[in-house]
Amino acid sequence: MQEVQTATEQPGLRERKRADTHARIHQAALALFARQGFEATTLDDIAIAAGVSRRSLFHYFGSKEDIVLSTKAGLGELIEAAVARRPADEPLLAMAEHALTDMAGDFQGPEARALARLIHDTPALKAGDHAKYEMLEHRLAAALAAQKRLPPDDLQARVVATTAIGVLRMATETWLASDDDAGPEVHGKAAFMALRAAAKA
Amino acid sequence: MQEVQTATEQPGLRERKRADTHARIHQAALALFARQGFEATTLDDIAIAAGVSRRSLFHYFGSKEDIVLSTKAGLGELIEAAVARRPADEPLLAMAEHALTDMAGDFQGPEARALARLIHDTPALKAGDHAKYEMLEHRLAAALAAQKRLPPDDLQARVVATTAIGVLRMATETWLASDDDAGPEVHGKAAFMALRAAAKA
DNA sequence: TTGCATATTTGCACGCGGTGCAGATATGTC
DNA sequence: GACATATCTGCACCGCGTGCAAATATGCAA
Repeated sequence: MQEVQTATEQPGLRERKRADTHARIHQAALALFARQGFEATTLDDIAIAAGVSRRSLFHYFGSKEDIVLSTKAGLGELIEAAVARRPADEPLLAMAEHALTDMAGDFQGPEARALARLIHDTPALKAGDHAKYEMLEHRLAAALAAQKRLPPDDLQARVVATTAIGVLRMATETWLASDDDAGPEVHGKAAFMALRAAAKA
Repeated sequence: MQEVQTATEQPGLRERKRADTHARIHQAALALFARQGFEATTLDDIAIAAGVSRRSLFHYFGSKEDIVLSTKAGLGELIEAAVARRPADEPLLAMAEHALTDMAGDFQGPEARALARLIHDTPALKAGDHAKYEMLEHRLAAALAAQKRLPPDDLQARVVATTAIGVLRMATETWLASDDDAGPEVHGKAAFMALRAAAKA
């Protein structure tokens, strides 16, 4: 019952096995999705491939979609951290832009594109993805307001957050459609420039 | 076999019955959703209340969510029409703003609020709603580009469309949260003003 | 009116995702 | 080794959604 221990200790067999199983399910599922598509893959397929019972899948993931979408789970914290690193006197829109471009670099690997394509091509996943973006919007709005010491529901902060996340979504889509090797942040920068130009006119 | 008839003729018994049944299902479903919630209402409940078989529901609506979400179906056309009415020399952002506020007036009644709340409070509906917003984004971007004689994938048009739809979404949310009787367009106007101010800084 | 082509409705069987429950099994601890 | 606890599993069940074929209703022409 003594829980007074540091976070750097050894995880113990239980947690290690749990992490293993989690990863095994995740990996097996993504492989199957990539090969035969999301809808065509049943939970039984995944369970068998991962070596667990179908029932156990729900002890690790809330739903079939969640197996894919949980990959992006840490994004909220990343954005908040990136905002907290910005100087407080920076204008709102620039703050949002720089926080996002800072963060974008951390979140891309060789598999990112395949994952993004899977989500983009699967309506059910796309819908869930949008829900995550909305979460991001709210967290970004709150983070921006906090960093600039504005009230938490400040209208400008919310509008800027909505706009910035919209640009992020758009840049991701453009990046996915393009076949060059440029990262999403390049497209994001261009989009922000276009937005400023449009607002000036 | 002679289909050479005007559009102002009588619909015939078949189409009339079909429209009737469609409306009856829609109405019965919304009543049940309002009373006991979306998830707690089964398709059997709706079928019985509407006096049809469960199987027939799918001849009128693609899915359970669709019964609710199809209410907003005509929005795309409304937006395109509103954009087409704007002067071609109007700046992009103003064009989007005015098109949306023009349209907003047409799309609110006493039930609009209840419907919006149902969607807002039901995760499954909210996800589907976001998908519709994305459709709107693309149609708005294309309409703006066409009206200003830009290429269909023009970056500025897309960014402005994404931003404007984001503002629309935000304004709807604010309107839903507020208890005053002001229409959504008031909140939309304020949001656009805040956006311009933020972009100027 | 009768008869025929076509559209609509219905019932049935089935697959799949998701949940509650209870027993079996594994882990951590004394 | 014994006990408390966390995890895994199988089972039964519900609800949404679909394919199919039979039954029913409508439109139309003779």
